[in-house]
Amino acid sequence: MAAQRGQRGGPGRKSAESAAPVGSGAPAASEVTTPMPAVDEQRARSIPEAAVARLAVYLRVLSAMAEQGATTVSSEELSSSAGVNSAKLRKDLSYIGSYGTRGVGYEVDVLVGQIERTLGLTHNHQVAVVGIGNLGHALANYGGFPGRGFPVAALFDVDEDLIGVPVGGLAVNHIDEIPLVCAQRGISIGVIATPPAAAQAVCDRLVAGGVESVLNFAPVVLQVPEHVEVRKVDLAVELQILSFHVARRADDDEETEPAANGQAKGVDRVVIGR
Amino acid sequence: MAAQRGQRGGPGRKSAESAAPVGSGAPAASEVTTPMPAVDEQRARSIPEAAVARLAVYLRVLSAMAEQGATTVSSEELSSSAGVNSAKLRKDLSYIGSYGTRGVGYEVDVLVGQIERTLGLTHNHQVAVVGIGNLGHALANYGGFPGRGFPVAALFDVDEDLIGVPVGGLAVNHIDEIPLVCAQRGISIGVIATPPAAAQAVCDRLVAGGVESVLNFAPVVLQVPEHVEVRKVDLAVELQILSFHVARRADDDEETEPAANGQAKGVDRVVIGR
DNA sequence: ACGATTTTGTGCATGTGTTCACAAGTGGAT
DNA sequence: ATCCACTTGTGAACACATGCACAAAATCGT
Repeated sequence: MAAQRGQRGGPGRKSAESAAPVGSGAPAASEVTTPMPAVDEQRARSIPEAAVARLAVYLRVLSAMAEQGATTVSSEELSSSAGVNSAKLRKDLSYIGSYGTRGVGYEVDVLVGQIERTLGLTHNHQVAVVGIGNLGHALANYGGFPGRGFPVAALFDVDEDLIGVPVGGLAVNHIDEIPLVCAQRGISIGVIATPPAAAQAVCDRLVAGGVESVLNFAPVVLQVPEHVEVRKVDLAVELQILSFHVARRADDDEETEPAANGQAKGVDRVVIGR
Repeated sequence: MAAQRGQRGGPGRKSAESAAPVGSGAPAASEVTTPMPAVDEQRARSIPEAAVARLAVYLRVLSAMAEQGATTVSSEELSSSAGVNSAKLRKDLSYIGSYGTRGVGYEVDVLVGQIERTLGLTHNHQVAVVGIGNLGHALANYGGFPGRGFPVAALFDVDEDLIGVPVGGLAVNHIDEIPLVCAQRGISIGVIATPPAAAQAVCDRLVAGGVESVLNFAPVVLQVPEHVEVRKVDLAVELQILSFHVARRADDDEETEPAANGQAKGVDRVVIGR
């Protein structure tokens, strides 16, 4: 198998793309020998990945509702505001426990509290932003990051001219200092906003600094040790997906059109269905 | 159910969150009273949503390989570089046709061409960025947008001081002009980078201007007509998901604490040296 | 006190996506 | 010409996610 080039991928490394932290997680040991003790423990593990993402959304909607003075909310209300099916919402909430009252609904405060606890938002997570370019600058200035609880505690870049310059009230450090600074400041989440070529090296340094969660904006598949969690946000991919839907729509229209003479269009078989 | 407040949700509107353009699916006929006899079975078309996202990744990897002079590639090579299982890669590729040669692999050029065609990248998609704040500014300056094929052709903001000011070589227009300008310039993708409160109004204007694909960075669930596609990128949600995993890990450790004679499970602590 | 009404929580069926495993082509060696 | 090593393409098993439908609580009205 011609390695096509020193493809990175050392031992114990996994590649991460598309934010699918499938992890190695043992297939949910359903039959745990535990009789039925803690109502808390063992919860987290069994929550479907997809549900976790939605919980974050529910939390935002709930916070907004709380601000407007709502004290209770039904699954119907909450689900429609969150843009999901009410049954799905109830099932999602059931993963974190039963905090609703039949015939009444959910108490907003309680729900907010439980979701925050589940998502581990009860304490802050120091964030480091690497790559103070356009995007990095924007991120650093977000100020505490949306939703709070994620204070930006470190900034890094290679550009010597930026070192020491305060961005959003925080001085920029050189990327060589990543391991040291991250360890010192207890950074738990690293955000990579560098050019693709630098991403892997930066990621390695973050990991060396003890960071176990990375949010990657660079269009590269990062190679990381098993225990590191990577989520990815890829502008190009998002746009291309939208492009795909535009194209699909166009195809549909064309197809439905009555005319269509010779139709020598090279399109072979994008149309899978039958 | 009390609409909680003028919760937008007019007729023919759907809510969109979590970048799950479920658009297709069956829920479309929820209102229609067609319980028994499935009207159209023809709607089966389309490539799995998840596969589309991966195709975009394969495309990037392939482009990089092509630049390095590779002419053919095996599913094994490509999949490992893309961070996926090789079987999944082959299945994904099979959705767009059979362009591989057994015993040999895929011709890079051909594959690139076919994926581009499938994703509708054979022609440009004009992009409009609304909200020229930190993020919008960064997006506008991305210059043609990553991967090219997505030229930024219009910029909008409410701030009078910004109107007319050139950002990334393009003058900013007022958001009231969105419908007109979008129609004139044939914008096909709208990017919302405004504060949450303004997002829905902006989205409505984009739709009025004929935009059918929206990339939303604002933390809100947008309500859009059936035919509009929405993808969402939510910083806060991403961070919270990471937070969840950090918390889960912490719980696990705590849980495993009593026992385990130093014999950890997987490959922990891997030396980054490559 | 009790039934009508509301809304949660969940078992089950359905659907979608992932992985396995292998037959079927392909090129090169003999 | 035949065999062999290799790699694709895909049927089928499996795993996960979604949505339905309804019994189980809880409240309210009479």
